[in-house]
Amino acid sequence: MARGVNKVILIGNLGQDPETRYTPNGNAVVNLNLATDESYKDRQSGQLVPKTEWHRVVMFGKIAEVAGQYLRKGSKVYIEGKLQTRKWQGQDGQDRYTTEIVVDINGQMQMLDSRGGSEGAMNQGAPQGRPQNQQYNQQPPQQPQSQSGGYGGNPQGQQPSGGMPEPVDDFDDDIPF
Amino acid sequence: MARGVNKVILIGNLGQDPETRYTPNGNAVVNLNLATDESYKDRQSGQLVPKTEWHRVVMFGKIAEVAGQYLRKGSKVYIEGKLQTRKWQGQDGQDRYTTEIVVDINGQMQMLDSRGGSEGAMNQGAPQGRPQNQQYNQQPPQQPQSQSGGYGGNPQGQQPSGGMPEPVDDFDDDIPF
Amino acid sequence: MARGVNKVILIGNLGQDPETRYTPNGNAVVNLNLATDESYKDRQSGQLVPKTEWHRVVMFGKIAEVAGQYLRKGSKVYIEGKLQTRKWQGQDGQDRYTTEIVVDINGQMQMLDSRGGSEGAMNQGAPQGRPQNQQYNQQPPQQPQSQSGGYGGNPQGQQPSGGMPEPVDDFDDDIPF
Amino acid sequence: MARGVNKVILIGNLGQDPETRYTPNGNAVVNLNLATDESYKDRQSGQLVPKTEWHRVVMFGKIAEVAGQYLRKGSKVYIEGKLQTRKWQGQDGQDRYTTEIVVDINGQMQMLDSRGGSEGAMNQGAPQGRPQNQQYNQQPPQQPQSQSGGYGGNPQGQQPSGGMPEPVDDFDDDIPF
DNA sequence: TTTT
DNA sequence: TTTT
Repeated sequence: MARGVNKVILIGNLGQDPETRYTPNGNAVVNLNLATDESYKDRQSGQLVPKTEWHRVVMFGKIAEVAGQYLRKGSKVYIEGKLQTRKWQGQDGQDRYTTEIVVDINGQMQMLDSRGGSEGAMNQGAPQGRPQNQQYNQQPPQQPQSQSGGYGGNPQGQQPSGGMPEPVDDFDDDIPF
Repeated sequence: MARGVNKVILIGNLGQDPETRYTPNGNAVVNLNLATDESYKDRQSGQLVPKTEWHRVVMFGKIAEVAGQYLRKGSKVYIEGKLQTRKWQGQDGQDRYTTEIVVDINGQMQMLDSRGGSEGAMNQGAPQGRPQNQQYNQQPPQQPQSQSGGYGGNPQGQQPSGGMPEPVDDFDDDIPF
Repeated sequence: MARGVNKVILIGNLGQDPETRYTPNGNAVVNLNLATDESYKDRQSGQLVPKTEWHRVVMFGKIAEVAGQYLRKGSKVYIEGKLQTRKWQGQDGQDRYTTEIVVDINGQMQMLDSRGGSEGAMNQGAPQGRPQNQQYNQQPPQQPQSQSGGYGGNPQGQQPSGGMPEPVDDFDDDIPF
Repeated sequence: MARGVNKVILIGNLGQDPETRYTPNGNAVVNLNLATDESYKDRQSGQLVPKTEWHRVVMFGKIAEVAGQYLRKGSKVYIEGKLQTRKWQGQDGQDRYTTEIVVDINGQMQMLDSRGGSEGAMNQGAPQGRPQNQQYNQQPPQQPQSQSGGYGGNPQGQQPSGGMPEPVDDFDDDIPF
């Protein structure tokens, strides 16, 4: 139930392999960095300048499992989720904010590669009988942890590494849920 | 032209009156804080807990002018835009990142109030013959400045005030465009 | 599960009160006619001509119940669903096709009236403690019948009445499900 | 300008090569049939049954030119447009209605094939230096004819061929615009 | 950090 | 009529 609409639709490519973690309950949580490209005309040179926007995506549940298994660096993917801004503390004790696209039970994912993302990546462990272009409209099974926040996930590429906690340890040990 | 899809669709209410600024070229730039609500069931209490997500919206061009004129604190609005993350420097010299929904020439806005957002706000200067429920699908006229970044805008409600530059002055004097 | 994306997002007003029916299993099925307006410039006169597009919407499950209870002629509503084209037989034995927006367990609805659609309609049976601006993101409960087709529903406003079967009777008696 | 939202987002495959026509002004008009797949569980057998939904898409302007040039039978494509229902006369003099997804100056298209749609089709005239995965967010140039209706386009696969006018002739000669 |  |  909700009062309002909060929807994000992206088609882009993964900047690196997805990072998979698990909640204490055994639910998968996957972090992606997704690039969407747009070129624009520079006002001075009049030239077409490419511009890349990077998006931090967090997936939960069944979609997360599929994403962790089949997506790789370079994979093209369609994603539907919602915006969520998390607050965290920098080393200096100041608040920081990170906005992510949350893909949970209400979200959607569709792989758009006809032949796998990157051959190299697939050799490093991707399954053989890879289901191409499958889409998962995540339905009944699990309860995403998304509300509890603090699941961690390293917003690399957005925050200076010096100012970020090490979320992996937090994720396994410290986070109170 | 773009390679990828980057789309955000929101329906929510303004947390405060919009802030309007102008570029040196005279183009309007409007900042909004938009709340979308979603309630979820708490795992412990089993109760329905309301959860509000706040979104920073930046509008350009004709849509910005309309938004600045007719939207007020509390107004309900439909917005279609794209995600953009800006980098800025905190007072401590460290990088900060702010993610905004940019509504430019390709975006869309629709006012959803049948009688204006808040009566009080309207008395403070909103025009009488207010066009209700009008939608503006911003088309040909201007070139949004969105690419040049640095137009400022105070991301209040998201960043600690101590760590933010004063964008109003920057906007008028210092920003190099 | 799906391979592909099929998504429709509408904000419009109901042309008349919703029609509610029930499947033999007791699941609600609601038909709406929704108007979305767009004005365009006539090439000859140069004048702004209003243009209304009518959409046939079919809702299932919990969303249908809410829509049937709270929406009325004139109500403004946000709808997210998918396109589906049904084939039916005209009186002349020829095939006809009707395209509908199906709002089922994956869809979404949000009422956008601050004070109900039309006062008159509300007097004709709408409940008092009407939940305003509530949104229902239909989740786990029921299995929509949407696939079995043939639930009927009178696509008035789109098909000439002379060429349409009487779906109400069909709905109660003849449809094999 | 519009009052309301009317948006369709599809990812699917072309059932056949696109059909390109030109208005008397020389503007391209392209018709596509797009398949989106969804599988559902049959209530009786409990089996996963594939279900294909076919969509009639009409494109105008620059997007139409690109689609006509680069899309082929089997191509996977992302499309954003709006719903429009056209009325036409069957041979029996009765009204018929066809719902189409109109992709005009406000729409969007993105090719999602990494290596072209179908090799066979490409041999039949597709250009060599094919720009893969390019997206066109159609902006300033032309005025779509979409409002004047009657541009024709053969809704094959939806209407019985016996009941349809021959739109190609109409398109070139008879349509009054 | 991706993609063409 | 497409796709896996």
